[in-house]
Amino acid sequence: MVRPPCCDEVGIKKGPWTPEEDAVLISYIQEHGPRNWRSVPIHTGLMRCSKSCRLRWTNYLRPGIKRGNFTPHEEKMIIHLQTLLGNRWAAIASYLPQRTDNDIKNYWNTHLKKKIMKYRTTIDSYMTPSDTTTIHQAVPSFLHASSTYASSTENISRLLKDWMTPVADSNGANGTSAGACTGTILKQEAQENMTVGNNYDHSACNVALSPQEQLDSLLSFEDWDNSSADAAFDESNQSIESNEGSLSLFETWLLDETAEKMQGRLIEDWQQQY
DNA sequence: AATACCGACAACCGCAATCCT
DNA sequence: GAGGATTGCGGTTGTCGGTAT
Repeated sequence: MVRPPCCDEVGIKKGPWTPEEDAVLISYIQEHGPRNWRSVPIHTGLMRCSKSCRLRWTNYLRPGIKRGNFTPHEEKMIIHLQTLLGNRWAAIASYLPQRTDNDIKNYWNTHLKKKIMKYRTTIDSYMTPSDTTTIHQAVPSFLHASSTYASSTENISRLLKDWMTPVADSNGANGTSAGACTGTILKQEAQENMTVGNNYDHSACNVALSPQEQLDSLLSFEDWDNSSADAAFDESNQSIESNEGSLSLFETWLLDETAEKMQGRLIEDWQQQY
């Protein structure tokens, strides 16, 4: 393994990017496209290593990135996918095309993980040990969320006038593998989880369904659609706001028979499909 | 008002995978 | 096929702003 030489060079700047640096980077990528990162600092004069330039572009400057304000539906998806895939943030992010893996990872670490821990603790206090085991093994589906995540940083991709590409096409257009293979990744992840194995094959990206379609099928969200879920969220919000100490609707849902059926259905669908 | 503490998020680091010559 | 270069990924750390003391 050879590290990019520029990372060790004296004079390489670290820390937060300035708007001026962003503008330079954006301008260069507009002209040359998001590739050959090694040449970026050389040709732009940026005192950043190639890796830093790539990360800055990928996570913040790239067009079509949505930042902050995770919706309840997005939270649901993240939680489901994290349960299915583990900490495979890139794979998870590929199902939320407007979100970056870094953003999702941060959101998970700072919000969702704590939230789940809190709910589990609460559930534990209400349930017998055998009950909680069952619940903990189930997919910890949708959580009430009044997201406090708010970024003060504006998406500088607004600077990219007339260069926006449809989100759905951006992965392929940019030639990155992250989004292109997601269907296969999830499919194989599922297989790996069911059997034994490890490495997935990026070359086998040839699935009929779009990643979103596969996910919808996988999670059977049509039976638990956005409207009902959102309504539940609203109720949950009210419940929590009005009675902080009481059992939230989320917890109720977790313990509910209907939810139990849905969890079973989810697993069955998953097994059937893969 | 000053300081300590904490949470959120941006950025970095190291490794692995993939690409290219 | 080998080896170097490039890119992707996940874990971790650093920084900054808000809040508590």
